[in-house]
Amino acid sequence: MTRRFYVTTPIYYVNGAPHIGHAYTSVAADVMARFHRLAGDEVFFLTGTDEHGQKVEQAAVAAGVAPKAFVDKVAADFRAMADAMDISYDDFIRTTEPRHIAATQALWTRVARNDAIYLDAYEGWYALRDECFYNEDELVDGPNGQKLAPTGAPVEWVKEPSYFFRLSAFQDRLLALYEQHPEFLGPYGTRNEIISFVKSGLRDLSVSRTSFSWGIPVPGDDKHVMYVWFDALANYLSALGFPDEQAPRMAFWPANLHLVGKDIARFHAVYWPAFLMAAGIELPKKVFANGWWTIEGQKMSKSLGNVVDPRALVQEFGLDAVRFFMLREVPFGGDSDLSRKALIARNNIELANDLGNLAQRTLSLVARNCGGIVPERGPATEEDSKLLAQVALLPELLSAQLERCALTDALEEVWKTIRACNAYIDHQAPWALRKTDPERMAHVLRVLLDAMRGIATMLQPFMPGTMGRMLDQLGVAADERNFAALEQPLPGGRALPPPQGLFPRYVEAEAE
RNA sequence: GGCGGCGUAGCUCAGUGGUAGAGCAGGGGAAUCAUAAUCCCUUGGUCGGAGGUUCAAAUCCUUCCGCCGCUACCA
Repeated sequence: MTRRFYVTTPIYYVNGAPHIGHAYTSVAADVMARFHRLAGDEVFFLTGTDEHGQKVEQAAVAAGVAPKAFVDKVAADFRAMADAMDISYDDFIRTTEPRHIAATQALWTRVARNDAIYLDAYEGWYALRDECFYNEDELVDGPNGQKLAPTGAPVEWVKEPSYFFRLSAFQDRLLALYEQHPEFLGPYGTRNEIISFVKSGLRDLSVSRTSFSWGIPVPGDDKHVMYVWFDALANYLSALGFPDEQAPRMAFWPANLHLVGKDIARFHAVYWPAFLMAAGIELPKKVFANGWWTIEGQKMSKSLGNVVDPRALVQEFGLDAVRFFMLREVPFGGDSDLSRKALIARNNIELANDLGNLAQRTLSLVARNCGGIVPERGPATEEDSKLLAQVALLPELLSAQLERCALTDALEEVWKTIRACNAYIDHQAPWALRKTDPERMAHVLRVLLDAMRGIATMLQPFMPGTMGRMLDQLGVAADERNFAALEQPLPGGRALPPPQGLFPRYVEAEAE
């Protein structure tokens, strides 16, 4: 039976340019998608852009262009970044596409039909000049005791007609969801925060606006556009062809994993399941929130001018070194720091020294002493069996780690094995066996080739380009690179191409 | 203020009742196939402070100190 796996990134808000945080979530989702493909699952991997809302409208005005022209440009940039990072998305959805608009209106209609949406009025402190509402506690006192927005704009108490979603009615069902399915929401800290938030009491949610028009019209009431989160969250369904239950992709619902940044965990873990409950639609299996990146120890912000475009890093260090660094450095669900020093250290120690050099030393021994031909397997010694058993365990170990979104721990498992290979080659010393026992030397090298094939196969989701080249050098054919193929040893006698370095060491230019 | 998380070797972190761990960094040694990479051994911690429960606590409880997050519709 083929299992289906549906994984999503958030759809990124086109308010600003793509940065390392977006790239990180996308790369993590990409690893999940690629891993499941190699495991033989049928995969659908969705990413895209969130293009409605007042902020986008304002940004377009500020840029002096029509909203559509504005979002076309920024969405294209997000897509270009996904391509630059080698994100293997199956579809890229934009919330301004007709298919999304139709699906979102259908979802709204279904929720409304189940009596979970009603018309009332949204009240609050409104600043005409800023065209937005402020919370009571954000206001400051002006000279005449007048209330002012933090921007200094005068505010007035206004009522605006708005549709509301009966979020309050779903409190108990949401708490039951978190309780009965502890795996639904992670990591642990985020889960606690969300539960505590829901327990503190939910108010109904305003889900439409009349104060701007850059959004999806509410079905049957064109004066309103939908609140951006109703619009945005619906993308996970609209890309599947919702509401057409017969659409081929609808079989991927419910989603297996929504990967999100921790700032939007609440929208995915509270509002989204509530919308779906209201619509009578099955819930996603898991929402997992990742942390933030700091840059050289500092928070990333426009005002500090330290916003990192991952493409600049790729330019300098290479795509796979950057992908590897992001996945290796971030502790499970936590925040992480991006520093030049750390990136270079990971690249040089783990990629160049541990893995790249292992491949290079093994392959050049095969090239020189075995005529570049894959030796037959020989009788296995205890050490041989031990190493190969460790490799054989990797698919199972990584599968378990990815199940809990522990990408860092998954890589650690592989690196333990890589270190074991380096220990093995030193202890067996094939360069010495060359003179004393050439047959055993060939067997040792064969063990290493098999071990490296397993390692490279497992690392493909993390570093697709470089591991592809490593498998080329190991003589592994294109259809022999999935997890199931590992059961079948390569036939001996295959000719290998001349070895070439995989990961160059990075040497920082000396500052005088 | 309320709720929650974190505080373990120089650094990044793992470890939720049973004689303190990994990687990196530091020190010593071996090897020389290899991208001067690798391998072996090793220095180093009163597990934030104090008190308590227990035969036994980094691990449970109390309290204090420090850092961080959440506390809703502005992605």
